[in-house]
Amino acid sequence: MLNVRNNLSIREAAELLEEAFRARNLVVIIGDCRVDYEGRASSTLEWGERVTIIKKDGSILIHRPTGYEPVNWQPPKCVLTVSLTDPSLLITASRAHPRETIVIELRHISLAAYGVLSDTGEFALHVTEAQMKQAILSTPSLVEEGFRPLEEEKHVEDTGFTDIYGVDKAGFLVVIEIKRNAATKEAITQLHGYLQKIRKRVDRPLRGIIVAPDLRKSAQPILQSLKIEFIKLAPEKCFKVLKSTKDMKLSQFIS
Amino acid sequence: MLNVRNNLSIREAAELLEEAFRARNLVVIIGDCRVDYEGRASSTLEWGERVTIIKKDGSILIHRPTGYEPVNWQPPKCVLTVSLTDPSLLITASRAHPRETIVIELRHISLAAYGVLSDTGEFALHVTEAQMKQAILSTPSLVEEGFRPLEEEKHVEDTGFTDIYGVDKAGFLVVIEIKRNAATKEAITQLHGYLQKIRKRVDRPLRGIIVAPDLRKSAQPILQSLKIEFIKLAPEKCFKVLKSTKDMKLSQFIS
DNA sequence: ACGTCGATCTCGAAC
DNA sequence: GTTCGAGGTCGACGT
Repeated sequence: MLNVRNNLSIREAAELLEEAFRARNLVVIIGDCRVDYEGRASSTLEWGERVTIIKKDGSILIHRPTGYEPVNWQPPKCVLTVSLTDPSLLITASRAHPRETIVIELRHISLAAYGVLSDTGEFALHVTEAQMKQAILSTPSLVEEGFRPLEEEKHVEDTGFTDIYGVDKAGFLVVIEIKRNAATKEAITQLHGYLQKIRKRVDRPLRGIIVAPDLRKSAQPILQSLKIEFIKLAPEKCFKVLKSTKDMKLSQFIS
Repeated sequence: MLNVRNNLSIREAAELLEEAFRARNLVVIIGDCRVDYEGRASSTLEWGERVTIIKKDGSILIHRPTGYEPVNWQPPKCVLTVSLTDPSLLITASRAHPRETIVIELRHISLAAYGVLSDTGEFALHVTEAQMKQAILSTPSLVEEGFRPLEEEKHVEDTGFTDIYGVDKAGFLVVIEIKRNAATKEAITQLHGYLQKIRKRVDRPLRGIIVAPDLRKSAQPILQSLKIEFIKLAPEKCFKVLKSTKDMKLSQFIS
């Protein structure tokens, strides 16, 4: 299902691309091109050899020989057109919101590959912040011995929500904010905001705990002065906990 | 300088990739693969046909048939290895800081293209935040009549810098923060932080001005309570000013 | 090395 | 539709 053409003429390429775009194929082009972009900003890229990927959803990526990021691109939902402007070839890709256009001018094409890729494989990202939360809910001792979560989420007026709300061994209220990366001072002030809102209504001792794999240096002072606690928890540990609890559930089915 | 191979065997591909990695070629592979990632997070991607780009700087992109973003990737400076694990082929890409690894398992390769791309063309991006700043420095009246910039950058302790620091018509100090997009409440608090730091040292009236094409609704209340001003300025206007001042300079040379 | 900030950020969810 | 926050953000710049 993949067609590959090598060192083809501009005229051939134009026909081929027209057909590929119409059939909503994926297209990979390696060749000598220049690129103009006009939209939220504008840019020009002078002649050089690059890899261009055009996808069936109308997204475009133009990659130079180095760097993770595309030098020019267009997100999905572009309208594609091809035109022959001997001795070169223009590909234009426009989208409506915001109004943006890319024009790729090709004067030599080393490779054109096009076809339909079959990709139904599932993608799973593990150990997100949500999964750290899940891990703590399933194994509250990850935070501290005797901690009991109360509700999954406690809405605090209209300004976001806390991650976990619970009670400690001594019966004190606990509000936990989870961060998957090192906690910043923004995280501290965010939690502090929640705590203050709750203190206005509830006249009981209230502990605020940041759970994160690490604490930024800049967050240390504000943590202390706001009397918020920090508990270290690595995502990897959550991953293990989740895996073992999942295995538990699985083994329950099997046995 | 571009080699293209079609429907090649796994064994052939392994040899070819080894050579290509050693020669620091750019490599484009289209084929049936699965991908494991382990690092700051971890992920698995089951079997499917994707486009993989491996660059000479050790960056990797794995693209599904839809979407702007790569499903898996690795930034530059990865160490690449190939190994034959009949009937499939493993490409591993590891980087050190942070410690992260991608393993790509290929079981069918529709296309392998590899070679050295020659790309020296200049890339120029117009109407960035830096250019808005340039425009204001060259034409301070874009902010308000009588405004005079003092220094390009005023370092505020160790926490960043203001965009422009100056004096208004009445002699009051002015601190300007430029945003290329609609100003968020983060922008307001950022500027407020600078202002507070400066007020600790300088006992003079101090105006804080956000210059941006627009103001987010959520930024309005905090803007007012922190007594920060907002001045509307479109990036396009800055671009025109820059062009005209450039033309001025050019005409001075010509005449 | 770490921290901060911009980006044609992109993406998704909530409103 | 707009607004808002998160990202394996990346990349650049300063300390």
